[in-house]
Amino acid sequence: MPALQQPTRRERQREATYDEIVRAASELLTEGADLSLRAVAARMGMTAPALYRYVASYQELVDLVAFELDKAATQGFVEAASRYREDDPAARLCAACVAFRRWALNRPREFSLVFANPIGSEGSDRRELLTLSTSGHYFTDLLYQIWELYQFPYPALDELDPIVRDAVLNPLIPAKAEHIEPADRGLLWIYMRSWSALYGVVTLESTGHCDPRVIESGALFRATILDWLAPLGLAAEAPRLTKLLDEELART
Amino acid sequence: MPALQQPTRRERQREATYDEIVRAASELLTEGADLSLRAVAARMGMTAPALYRYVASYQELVDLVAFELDKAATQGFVEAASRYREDDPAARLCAACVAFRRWALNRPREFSLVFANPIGSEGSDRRELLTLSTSGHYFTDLLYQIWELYQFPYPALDELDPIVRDAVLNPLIPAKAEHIEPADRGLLWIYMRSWSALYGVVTLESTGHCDPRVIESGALFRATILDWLAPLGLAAEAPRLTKLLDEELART
DNA sequence: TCATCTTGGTTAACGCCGTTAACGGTAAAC
DNA sequence: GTTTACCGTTAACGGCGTTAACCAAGATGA
Repeated sequence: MPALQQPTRRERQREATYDEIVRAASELLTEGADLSLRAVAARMGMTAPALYRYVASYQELVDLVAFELDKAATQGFVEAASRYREDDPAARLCAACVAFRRWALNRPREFSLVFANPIGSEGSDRRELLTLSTSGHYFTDLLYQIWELYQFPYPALDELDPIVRDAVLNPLIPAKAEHIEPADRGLLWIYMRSWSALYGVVTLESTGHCDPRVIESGALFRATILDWLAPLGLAAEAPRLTKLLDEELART
Repeated sequence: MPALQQPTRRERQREATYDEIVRAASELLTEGADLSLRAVAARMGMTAPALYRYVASYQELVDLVAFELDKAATQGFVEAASRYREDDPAARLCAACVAFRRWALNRPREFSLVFANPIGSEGSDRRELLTLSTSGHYFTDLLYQIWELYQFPYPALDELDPIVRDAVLNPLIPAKAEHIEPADRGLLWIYMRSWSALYGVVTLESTGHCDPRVIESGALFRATILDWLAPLGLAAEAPRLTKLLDEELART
């Protein structure tokens, strides 16, 4: 019995149904309707109880589509970043941040599903995947690349709050950390801090708890990003990255 | 006909009913039940349709209780701040921020109702009150007092993005701004930026999109606040305020 | 004082929702 | 070829927001 079985017919069909569930749910959201088991089922030509063969509850459905929406959105961030050279992670990060913000502003419902959805304590097989959220991984990876290139300072392990030290040594949070040396795990603290800053402005803007004119101008977001250039060792790059950021913000 | 009529009997009764609605809704929330027209009505000994004499829709009920929850929470912030001298607005701000965070962590459902609830475009008579949210007013006021005392720098009007300039000259956002000279309205930009930072960490922590150990340690929140001392002219006060912040965070 | 109108409540009903139970057909497994 | 597991169905329950029709009583004005 080989370690990697080829998926049986049933398994393939089941996987296809999961895909269709996500597709139907995404369509509902983009159409402005709200997400419900019954609506998803109806769109698939099924009855609502049938969905219980695939998800154990409504919340699990939400978690499933949230995970997939995050994955799809991250694909968009990757594309935005890929317009810059592979050896220019700073530019790529700026582009990805702007793409993240644009997504949050254009699809506030999807954004809040993924990022404002209160996190449950535990969950199903699929739910666990959420702790390794795609976008989280991508942003940590970009940050790591920037560090490799610019060698910005980060706290040593013994400078960290002991609890935080545990957290960076054995992270629960979405972060691509396995390949970071334990001694370098202070980097994750920088990641958490910058992620918190990015998450903050974008959530503020996406939920509209902010003067609409300020959102439209992008000034708050811009200022927040610019403030983070120096801590990431990008002070010397500031003029170039500012220009780049403004161009990215100006894109339709 | 005098400008200020004393309220008629009916008006008083109506106002009392509004209070009872808010009270019933708050009770439901603190009990962990979720907010619904029917549940609120039942708790008041009424039937659901009767509530439509007071709010036009479920969303309006939510907005109403959100406004009152914000008001009540702000009362808590004021109390936390009032343990420090009136001529020490920096200490008061620190205490208020910690109180704000504590409230967000202890009552995540209420917090998300007030601060993660997507803002509607327009609304009813009562809804308009939301643009002058109590907590927003209180925090701007504290910031203004700090400025009066420490005279930290703020951008001149012509340094601001023109759109932002409009926004600070004629603010839509909760802020106690009428008493701030137009030339000094750059202060509001500082307010927006620091509010964004505070809102960011606290929302991140309250929704749980963060390693639970980091939340428990308070390190992310602490670091965010400390970063904002310098821009507010409080660099010289940093040791004192750091100590104060740690004491406040340590309070049960 | 009596007729009128407004206010604040009722009951009944509609169409959604998540969820459960009982059942059946069909494809895989032995 | 029989058995079993999977995947769908229908029926039903209780709860939700919301509307319509109705009614009692308090305020209003001739």
